[in-house]
Amino acid sequence: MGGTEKTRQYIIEKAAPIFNMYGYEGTSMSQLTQAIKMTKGAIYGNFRDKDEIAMAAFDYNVERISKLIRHAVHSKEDACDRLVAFANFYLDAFPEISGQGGCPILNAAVDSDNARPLLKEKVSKAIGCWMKSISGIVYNGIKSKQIHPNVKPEQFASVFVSLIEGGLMLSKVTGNTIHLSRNIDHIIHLVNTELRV
Amino acid sequence: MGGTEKTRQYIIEKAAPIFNMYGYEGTSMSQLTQAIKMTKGAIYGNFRDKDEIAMAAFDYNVERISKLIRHAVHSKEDACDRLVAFANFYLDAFPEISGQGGCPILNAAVDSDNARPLLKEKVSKAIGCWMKSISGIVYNGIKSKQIHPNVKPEQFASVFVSLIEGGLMLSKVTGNTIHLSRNIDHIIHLVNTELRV
DNA sequence: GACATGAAATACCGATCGGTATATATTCGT
DNA sequence: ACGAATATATACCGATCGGTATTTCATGTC
Repeated sequence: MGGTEKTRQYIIEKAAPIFNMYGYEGTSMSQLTQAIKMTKGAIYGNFRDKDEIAMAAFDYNVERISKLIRHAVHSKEDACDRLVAFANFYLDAFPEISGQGGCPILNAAVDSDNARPLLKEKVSKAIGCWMKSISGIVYNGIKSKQIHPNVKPEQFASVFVSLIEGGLMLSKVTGNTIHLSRNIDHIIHLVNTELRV
Repeated sequence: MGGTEKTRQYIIEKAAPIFNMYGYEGTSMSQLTQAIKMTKGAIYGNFRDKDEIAMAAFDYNVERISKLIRHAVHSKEDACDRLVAFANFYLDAFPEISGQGGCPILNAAVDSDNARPLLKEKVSKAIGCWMKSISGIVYNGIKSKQIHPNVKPEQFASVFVSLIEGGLMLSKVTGNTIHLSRNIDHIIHLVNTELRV
């Protein structure tokens, strides 16, 4: 396992969209060599096996989106504004997310099931982290009296995440952003009628 | 393409859960021969290629769930009761759906993307059909004065389908039914507070 | 009971799969 | 500038992939 950290990162960067587009089984090493522009020998000098690349690619894909979200969310102060910014981010980012194969969490969730327990565990953790960031905003909003105290943060987080994932999937497969758009409208409606004090 | 219709149906029946669990690329012909208990020669005597089996398997999986839903929904008369029964069906059916690899529509949506346009088209049609059955119930409810006339049927359908698909995915990958349960609670809440007159 | 018909089983195809042993560049300390 | 170490490329491995040509078997007819 030689390899500079730089080349490892380069390989991950190039492999990540391929895995996200074609899935684990649907991505072959020869496909990767083409995208990475390195030979198999070189790649296997930096990674133990295909699995290790796929795992690193998943982490990379998740972290990439997470960074963009953090940026969008941290531009707002109010808890409700943050939730709305969080939701709107996906509408803005839809073309790029869709073009890169869809939401990596949803893809990996479906891809990993029934065959890839290690990736499944990673997905489960990533979802937990995502849900926590939503429910955390709600908790803080309640504490700072911006959100009604009887709102259940985890309940809201489940609904929020599902509307985003479901909307992304529906819009991607039908080629029509209307579904995602409707779901985000619903989230904003919820924020304004049931969360905001 | 010899083969009785009976054996074709038998093959589809056995292949359907395999494709749903492992995906198109993740399912090999040798895996299928084991599940079907027939040799490759026999299977290829009944189907042109792997694709044709996968397509038929998708149709079978969708039709199978659709039948169960129709039964659950038609047991109710009132539009709002029908929507609640529709949602609750997924909670009841979760163990079985999860055990057979998850929702076939979601799986195929992720699986087909970026590589299988014919299946993608089938998925898009199935989603359209599903959405129509939801919005149709809402339309009828409005006409029969059981649902507020200002409710937007398509908007509700997008939210409904996304909450179900998202909830199924979250609950399957985390191994915790709470997410699906919360989403269905939200649907019921919506029906009772915003739809029912 | 010989024979035609069609379905299932056997045996095999070239291609590609993930992975590795070895050879060749390249980099770097001295 | 030279040798050691490390990174990449080449060439190859057995296994498995989807698919097919051929053989065997079952069935119903006369």
